[in-house]
Amino acid sequence: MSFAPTSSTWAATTIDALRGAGFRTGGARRAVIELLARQTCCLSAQEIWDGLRRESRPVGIASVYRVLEVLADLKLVQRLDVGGGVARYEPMLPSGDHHHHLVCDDCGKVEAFSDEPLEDALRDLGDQAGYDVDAHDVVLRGSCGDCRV
Amino acid sequence: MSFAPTSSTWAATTIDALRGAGFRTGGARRAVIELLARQTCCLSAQEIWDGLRRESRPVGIASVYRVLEVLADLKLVQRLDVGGGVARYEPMLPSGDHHHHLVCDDCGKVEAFSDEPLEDALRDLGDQAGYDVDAHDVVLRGSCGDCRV
DNA sequence: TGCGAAAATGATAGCGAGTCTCATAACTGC
DNA sequence: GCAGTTATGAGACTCGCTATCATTTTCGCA
Repeated sequence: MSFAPTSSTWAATTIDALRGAGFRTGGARRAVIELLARQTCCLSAQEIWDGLRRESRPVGIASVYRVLEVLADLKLVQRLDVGGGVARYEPMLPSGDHHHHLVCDDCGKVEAFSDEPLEDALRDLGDQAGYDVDAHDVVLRGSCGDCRV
Repeated sequence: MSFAPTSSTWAATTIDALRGAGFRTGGARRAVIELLARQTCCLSAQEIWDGLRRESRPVGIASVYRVLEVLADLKLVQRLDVGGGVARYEPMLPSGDHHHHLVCDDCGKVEAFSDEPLEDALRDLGDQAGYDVDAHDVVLRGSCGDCRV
């Protein structure tokens, strides 16, 4: 169980990828990307909006969603649902490394984990089913060590 | 890859479990349970509401959500997110058998699959992380055979 | 460096899933 | 049957997210 936190190069890579795809780079886009680059796990759009506002870099909520949509389409961020009707987003590293999530139903905490055998099993399954799988989410729910006491 | 469809005994078991937990059995509750029992894969609350309406068994949308909430709390149905901001529900069989989902991002189709090695891997992971896991969702996204042509 | 076309941004209205409230209807034990 | 309690349904409401559109910003090009 391990996960290398997002390096600061992700921001640069992402902005390059956007320009390569013909997008211009406005302030909102850069602000969202730079905030995401500093995170180690998933954030909701609201959390991103709050974070930017707290750093005195206010951005329209619509822009936050737009940036996230573009980034998700280009597979530069992963969008995932951990329940509660709120989508969460996190950087996708160019290395292809990624992780999945443990969600505590009691306190709402979200933790990351990664596991290579699990990835292998998932890859095989997609092939087997005739699907061209380009993303997979694994969410384990339960009570974390703290809440179970 | 296999999945035994929900048997009609699930409805009876579920109603018994509700009564055992001190709930009464009104018409809406029974209608939702009986409709769910006939499904082989997950349904959204709206689809359940539409289905009941189509069988001339109209039920308030609030009741549908209430029934689903109670059933999910008692672990008689599994609630899962396959994206799109809509929760889906499906019966949890007493045998403990369950399955996961392949979602086609193009046509929205949802298919079920199950895989024992995957279950083992997930069980091990939960233990390893110190979590008391009581549910897990695995969602593979991509293009299905039909859409990829 | 300055211009203009085209894209990005932000405020706000709109949409839809899901929840809350409360008066009414139905169930259950007696 | 009756009374007490629970379930139900209509509709108002919340909130995450999207669509719209006027304004601002970016960037190729002279």
